[in-house]
Amino acid sequence: MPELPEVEFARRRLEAAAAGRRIRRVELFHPAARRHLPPRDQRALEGVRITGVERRAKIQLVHLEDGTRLEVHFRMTGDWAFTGSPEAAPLHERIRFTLDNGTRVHLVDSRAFAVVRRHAPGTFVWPPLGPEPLTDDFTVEGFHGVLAERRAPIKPVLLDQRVVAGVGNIYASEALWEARIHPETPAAQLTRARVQRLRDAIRVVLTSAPEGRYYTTAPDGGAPEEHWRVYGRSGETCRRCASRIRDCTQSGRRSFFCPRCQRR
DNA sequence: TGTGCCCTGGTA
DNA sequence: TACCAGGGCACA
Repeated sequence: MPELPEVEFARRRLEAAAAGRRIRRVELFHPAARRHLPPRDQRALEGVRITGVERRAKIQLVHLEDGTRLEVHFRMTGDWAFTGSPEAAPLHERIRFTLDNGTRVHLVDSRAFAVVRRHAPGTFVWPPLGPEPLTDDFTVEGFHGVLAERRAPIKPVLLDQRVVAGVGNIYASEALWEARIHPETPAAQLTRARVQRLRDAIRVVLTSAPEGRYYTTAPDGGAPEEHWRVYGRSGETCRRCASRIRDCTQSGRRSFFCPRCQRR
């Protein structure tokens, strides 16, 4: 599942391939794609030059020369693939942008949850988003202040993009393990010291995330799933204290934690 | 605050 | 064959 590091990686690849290029043709291959990008919007994109690609949280925003913005959210399984015209299209292709140099940019998305939407010039507004976790805007004071107003358990609060932008289900569990905080701890009950630990832990797990598509490689060269400390490891031993990792469901999402070294 | 929905590949 | 996973949103 693409989270912030993967989306940033995707943004850089898209910008490298498409900035300065004109969109020659847009093709849609799935009804879900047509729902968000109706034929009129599809046609309006053709012939327009891409000037750059921006990112906030897990949203990529493609800037077009005429002021149009193309909003892209990969959701669960989306990603970019790039080919030249004689090559076969990738599996699960949902949208294809053919550029004026012949490069084909494919939105591949096995579950077809990804959203690509056109915004006419001057109409795009960012949704309410918290600070980017890897910037100086993500301060302990600000984070502590926001959490102090939330009585809900910390794990689902971390998934709220208004609290901190770009943390998803995997890294929320990973960061709480790193910070030794139980996922069911009410957010408002966290002391400043624990909030600081959590902020630092979010930065650690995001910066040590395996870079690439769908975690095809882990930083240590091992299988990608071996990179996670708790995510998906129910029943296995905690790497810190050797207790059994447990899981629970919070707001419909799986959480993984060590019942011994993650305290409420 | 919780639930269901959108989807489909992978697994039990 | 049934069920699960998950981001974000609508809805109760």
